[in-house]
Amino acid sequence: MTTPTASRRPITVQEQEFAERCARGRVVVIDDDAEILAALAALLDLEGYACETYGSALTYLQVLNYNRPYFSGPSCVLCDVKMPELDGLELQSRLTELDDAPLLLMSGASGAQEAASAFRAGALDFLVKPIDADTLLIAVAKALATSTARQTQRGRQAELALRIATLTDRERDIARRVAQGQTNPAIAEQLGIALRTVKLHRQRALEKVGASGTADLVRIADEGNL
Amino acid sequence: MTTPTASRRPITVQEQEFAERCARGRVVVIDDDAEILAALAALLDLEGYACETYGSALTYLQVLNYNRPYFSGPSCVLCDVKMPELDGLELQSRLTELDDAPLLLMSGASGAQEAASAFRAGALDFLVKPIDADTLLIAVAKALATSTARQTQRGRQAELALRIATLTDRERDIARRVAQGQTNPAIAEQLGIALRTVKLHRQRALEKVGASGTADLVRIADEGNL
DNA sequence: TGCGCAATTGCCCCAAGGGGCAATAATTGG
DNA sequence: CCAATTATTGCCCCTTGGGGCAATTGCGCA
Repeated sequence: MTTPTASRRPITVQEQEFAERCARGRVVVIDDDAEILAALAALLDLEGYACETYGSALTYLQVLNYNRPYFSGPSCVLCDVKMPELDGLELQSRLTELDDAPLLLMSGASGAQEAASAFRAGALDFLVKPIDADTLLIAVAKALATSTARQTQRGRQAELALRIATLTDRERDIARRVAQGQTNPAIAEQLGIALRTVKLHRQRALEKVGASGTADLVRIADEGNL
Repeated sequence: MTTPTASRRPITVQEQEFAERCARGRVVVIDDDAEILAALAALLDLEGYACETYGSALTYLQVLNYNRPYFSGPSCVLCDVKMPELDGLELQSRLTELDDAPLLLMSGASGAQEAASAFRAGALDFLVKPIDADTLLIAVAKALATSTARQTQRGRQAELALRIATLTDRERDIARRVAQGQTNPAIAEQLGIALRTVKLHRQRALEKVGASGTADLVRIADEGNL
């Protein structure tokens, strides 16, 4: 751990505001039309969101690949469907792998088929240009809410997975059986080991996963795919 | 219980086939165009689904109101959006109350806006006329799968709710606390009652909800909103 | 080859869970 | 007012769960 030699200056007003925007939500806007891009960004900025703009989906994906330690707050992607290299649907699938940001697709005067495809592909909403400001903001708000929900969910999953990973095979096995409702003596018999041993592993497992009791363990086992 | 005096005849071939179709899935088709209605019904029949047709959404809703003990197998509704009295979106909301059948909306050459609205309103898919047979069948299959999933979920919920309903207030209260991981002595102290009493209620609660042990109770409590 | 970790086990002790038996209140629908 | 239901409690007994202490094995890794 090398501490940066310089810079322990006070936090600037700009940084303060930026932080607040990030907490409110980040919106990634992708459109090959610079004007639209600017207009959308302006609107979103005005609403207090942190806004990033890209001229093509590819550009964004590249940035995503480098910048892996992704954004910690809620975020969503607002993207035009008819892109040259990579269309919205393609982006959706790639996005699912890299980030779990909800996708809002938009398009100028397109048919119902396109919209339906977008939804089938997992887009959260489909906005038709010219986009009404209110409609956009509602959609964005919903997308960010979805993002928050996903992150919460994933966060819990990940946390539990981490804890469970610290268990030894034996401990995991016994924890599973306990969560299934088996008693210590029963487990001991099934595994052909001493009761005392089962107790030991059970105890260790409980403290390793941070369960305060058996009830807790059951929930952790269920939620954490033990 | 009055047993029907007559009819204990063998099951006919027609009934046999009908039963099979029902098990495969029921599709309710609603469209004001009789030709389309017939065509869709023919296709669905051919695929082995049990198919009902209605000329308007209102008609179907009326039938639904009378025929409350609804269909037991998977089912979905395939409905045209531009109806005179009741449009697809309206139907969606009413449908949610009465039945939990997934809704597939269809429309002739409409815009992306309509499709987007349909999805926002909770439609499972949006099909554009003329409808491709494969597309239709895929959508129907997906809808029926969704229906099955919902029914399974609701079924379990309902079953647990029934069991929980048999608990007395005291038993429910204590069951809740047990599910939270509190020990009998702790509960006894908090409620200001004797340990023996807590044990008794706990025991009763366990057998009433059909839990084989504490682990089971925790799951039942979580899934059944105890 | 010695150390650290994981798995095991025996002994002992105490707290908590599960239940049988019997009895007392309190509430409530007939 | 009687009977059924629900709530309570005391006593006693046995099984489980939770842990301290100490000792023994194997097994990779430095």
